[in-house]
Amino acid sequence: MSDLLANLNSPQLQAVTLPPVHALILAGAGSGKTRVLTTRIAWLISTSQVGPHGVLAVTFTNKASKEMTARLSALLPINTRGMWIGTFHGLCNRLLRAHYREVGLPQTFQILDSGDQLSMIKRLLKNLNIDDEKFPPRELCHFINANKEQGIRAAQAEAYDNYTQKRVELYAEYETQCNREGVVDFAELLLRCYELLQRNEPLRQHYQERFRYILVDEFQDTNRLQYSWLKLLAGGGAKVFAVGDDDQSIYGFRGAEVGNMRDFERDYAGANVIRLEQNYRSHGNILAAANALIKNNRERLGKNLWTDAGAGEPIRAFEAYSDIDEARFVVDEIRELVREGVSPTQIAILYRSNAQSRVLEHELFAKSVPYKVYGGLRFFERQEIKHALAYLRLLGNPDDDTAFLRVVNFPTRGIGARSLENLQASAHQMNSSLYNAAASLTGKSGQAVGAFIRLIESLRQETENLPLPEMVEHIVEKTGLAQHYRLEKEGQERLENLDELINAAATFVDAEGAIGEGGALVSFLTHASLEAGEHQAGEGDEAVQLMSVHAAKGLEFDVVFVSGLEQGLFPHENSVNQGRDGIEEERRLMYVAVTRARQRLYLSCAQTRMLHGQTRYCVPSSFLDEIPLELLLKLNKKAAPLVTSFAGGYSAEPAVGGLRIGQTVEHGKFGIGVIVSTEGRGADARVQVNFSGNGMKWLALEYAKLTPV
DNA sequence: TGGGAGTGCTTTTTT
DNA sequence: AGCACTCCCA
Repeated sequence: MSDLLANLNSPQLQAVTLPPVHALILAGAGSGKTRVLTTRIAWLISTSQVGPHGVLAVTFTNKASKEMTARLSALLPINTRGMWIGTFHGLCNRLLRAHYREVGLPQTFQILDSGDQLSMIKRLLKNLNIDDEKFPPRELCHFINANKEQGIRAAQAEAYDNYTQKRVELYAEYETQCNREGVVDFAELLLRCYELLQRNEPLRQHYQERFRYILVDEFQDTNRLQYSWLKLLAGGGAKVFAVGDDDQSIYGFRGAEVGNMRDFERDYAGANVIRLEQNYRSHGNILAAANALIKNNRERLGKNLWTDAGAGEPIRAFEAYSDIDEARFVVDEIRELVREGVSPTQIAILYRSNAQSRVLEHELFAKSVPYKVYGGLRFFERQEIKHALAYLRLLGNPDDDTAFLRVVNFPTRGIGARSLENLQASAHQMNSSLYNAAASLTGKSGQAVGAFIRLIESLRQETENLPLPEMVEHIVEKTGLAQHYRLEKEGQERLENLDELINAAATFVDAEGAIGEGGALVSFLTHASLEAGEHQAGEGDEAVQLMSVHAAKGLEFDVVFVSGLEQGLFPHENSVNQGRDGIEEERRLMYVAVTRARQRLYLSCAQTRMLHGQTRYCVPSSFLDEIPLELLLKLNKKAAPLVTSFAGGYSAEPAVGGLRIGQTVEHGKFGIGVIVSTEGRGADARVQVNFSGNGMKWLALEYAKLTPV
């Protein structure tokens, strides 16, 4: 036990050994957050304050939950298997499977991933003859998810205008369709679970009494529904231990509410608030930069990171002529670092948007520097894998229209758009699934569809008693999927992925051993939806790591390059347009980027950048101005700025006449350009624009017609 | 049915 | 620029 608590600093120790009380742990970057969380659980169990049975630990990602489980088994001589440690979605899935009857779901209910959800919505719009220009599927999808994440059903959604009224109706249609097919989307897992606990008192009491200690990781990322879910489960006297960092909340755009941290103190009376402010990761200058940045945000819970590691190296800043020039600089520095003995795996290049990786990759490739890009297409989202899974889904649940449509004519078997239209019409009429309606189709197309149904039926019989991996193999072969990719020019990789799917099934069966409700197939399909396959890529051997800043959260490297620090890119234009909240989230993102570095941090920007096929003239990011000059070492050899360096406080509100510095505008005669500076107000306002092709021009706003691009 | 041409979009991302 | 999606013709 003394082992367990050894080497904890005083606030860490205090947090770990808190008596049974609610607690909010404000854990700064690199302050040992995960360690505190796992040690707290281990301490509670090893001092017999609670059994493994009475602990509920929630994370956001599978990676985090796996890490927690692994650390826990290292700390405690217990089997962590039966413990309730998992992601919000994973745990809700577990509850719903256990009580599928009470929530009105088939035992074998399937989980729609975002892609499935979107295609379902598109299909719905088509069937209802709705103009998808007026109701863009993506927007509708977001509308539905946002409502669910607030705990709002279609029946409760308020509509202030006709447009929203229609969207609410479509939301209702979507709900109906999901129920008819027996499928749930990600948000539905949570909402349905929440409603179950709310409605069913004996069940609620059962779980409330069972979980005595509830621990939440990355609390700043919880949305409203998740917060309510936790509150409901804690309603029976359980103690909640929430760990988070409001300064690292970077998922507001998908519904995370930092406000939950504030509400926590209100809703959990007498909650202990403990700050973990000692950083064990970064050198002093890096932390100083991070602190200087983040103090520009308002509405913080307040926290100042410190380290006793010493100031370390200055932060290196570089302003390149172009994105290509920037890439060249980054890669040259990396080569030098590697020559000096730094491991490439300890070097990361971060960027705001994934599209930026292209130039960097190009340069890395040209100079033969091994690299690994994170954040591409994930395994279970590849088309060939989704095809194979769709066949499997159809075996498990013929009513799954999404799966049906995905493979009914893939590989092609003469079932064209026409036949499918007929089929969908009759399914709609019969109020049944496509699979069911297929029997009623007559004529030539009926035959083709009939053949498909017979294929599925015979596959079901043939695979009934096969172990999962063989079942997958059988499907891949007998449906013609494998043959199709064998004949395709570029099909080799896809074939390999299908083989990998068979392996994945074998691994899954080995690892899982006992299979939960509904058998191996359903468990495997659930696994595929809930864990789309970690970012791809194994531990890159000796490769430089490339990823978006979002993807870097939670990671750390000896050397970090933050590239593309330009106004409009980082902070991103779209966020800047969202006002103060937007810019503050961008700043937190910058804070996350900076705090990834242990020893050396590079910040770079470019004066011109190819974006959307056009050269854009850029102004250095306002975030660069927020870092004290004395921390910076400017590496530019020659100073010949195309654009005068950004001076004067940037403000989120428009500068003059609705135009801002850094904004791209179009002029009738001079074409596209970037606003470099402004002067005067009202009728006297003038802006200086750097036109691509026509150079720098001063224009009076009263006369020149500039339209934002 | 399937491929080629034309069109439009493009921040971040987990589950 | 690059990709996904649609449309139209062989």
